[in-house]
Amino acid sequence: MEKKYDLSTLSLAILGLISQRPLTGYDLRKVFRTTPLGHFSSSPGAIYPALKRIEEAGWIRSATTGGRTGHQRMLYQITARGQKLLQEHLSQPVTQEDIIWHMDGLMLRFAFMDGIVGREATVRFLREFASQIDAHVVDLQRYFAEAKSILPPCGRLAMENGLQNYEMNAQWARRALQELQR
Amino acid sequence: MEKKYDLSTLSLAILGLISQRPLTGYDLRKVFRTTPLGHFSSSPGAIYPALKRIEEAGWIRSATTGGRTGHQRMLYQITARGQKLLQEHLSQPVTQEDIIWHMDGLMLRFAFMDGIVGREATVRFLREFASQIDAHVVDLQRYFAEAKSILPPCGRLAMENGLQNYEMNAQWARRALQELQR
DNA sequence: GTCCGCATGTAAGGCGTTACATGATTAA
DNA sequence: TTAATCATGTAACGCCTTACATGCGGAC
Repeated sequence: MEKKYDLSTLSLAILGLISQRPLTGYDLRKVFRTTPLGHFSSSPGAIYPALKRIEEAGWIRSATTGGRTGHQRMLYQITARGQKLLQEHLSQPVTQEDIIWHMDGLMLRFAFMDGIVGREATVRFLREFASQIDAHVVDLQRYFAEAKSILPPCGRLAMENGLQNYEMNAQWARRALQELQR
Repeated sequence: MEKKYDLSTLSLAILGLISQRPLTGYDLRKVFRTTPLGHFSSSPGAIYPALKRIEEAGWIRSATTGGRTGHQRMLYQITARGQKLLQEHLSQPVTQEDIIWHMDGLMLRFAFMDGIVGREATVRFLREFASQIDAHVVDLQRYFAEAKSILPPCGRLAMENGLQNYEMNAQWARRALQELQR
């Protein structure tokens, strides 16, 4: 009787990490504190409830690694269903909405693709990623062309920053594509 | 008797827009729907409660622009206290934590600086922004140098993306600086 | 034997999300 | 007159934040 969750960004990060190797909640906190994945909370009030939810959903399984004294340590590992969900989630097509609202989620998806989805899915992702950005950049430039003259200096520069960010990401995807295909 | 809020990103966006000219909630929704500021919700369930909170905090004031039939339209304008708060908020120094966790908030701060803070504050912001990024990039590169060999391909590429993003932002800030000082 | 790091959790609060609800005005 | 758009709001829900609480283990 699992409920239907859609993965929050944090849950995806947790599930992706656990899919690489079994981890405890504390391990996860360490990762989030000490690596550039650190866009995430690392706070117990976020990690432990998330772990509980993911377990209730049936995507991970906990095994109490009690030192023989009974010191509780919950070691989580991914289940078959979790593996399947992860695979499906990472194989989703890249939409325009993803580009606009969930760029971080997209990068996270990509970061976990090794060993979960095949090379074709990875390549497809990068292609879609780049072309969806291109499409959005066209929209932005159209808007920008009109607004440029009436925007104040800082407003204009901030807009340029956004545009350049997108362009950089598209370039990155194309370079990544070349590297992967070598 | 205003409560103490710290501006959420959405509230900052709202306050910044209203500071430029009086707006209704619906106007705000339109802006968020139709401009690249659209990283924000535009949903009534976000805008209207936020407006209420900001008004309760004493930073904006509403005037009912009833068409003579009494059709309710709340037109909000910024108060003196709101103006002061905005000025102070935009003048805050740029911290390392801002760079890591609140990049979007930083860009938003910058986007609204025209007419609110002077040129010196704007220039200071950009300088701090660039140098805090530089500092963080050094950290990331140190981490990256160690991790590169053990990271799987996609993980490595995702990290590179993060790094390039930061580097691009620092470059942007330096270009912006030059433009502003001309 | 005391302090610090390991390790897990709970409680209150804030705020954004989706979905729903309501009514006025304008254009076809 | 019917539909679309203007315009404002509420309710349920999810999830993150901050702060607090608890206990084991090892090092000195």
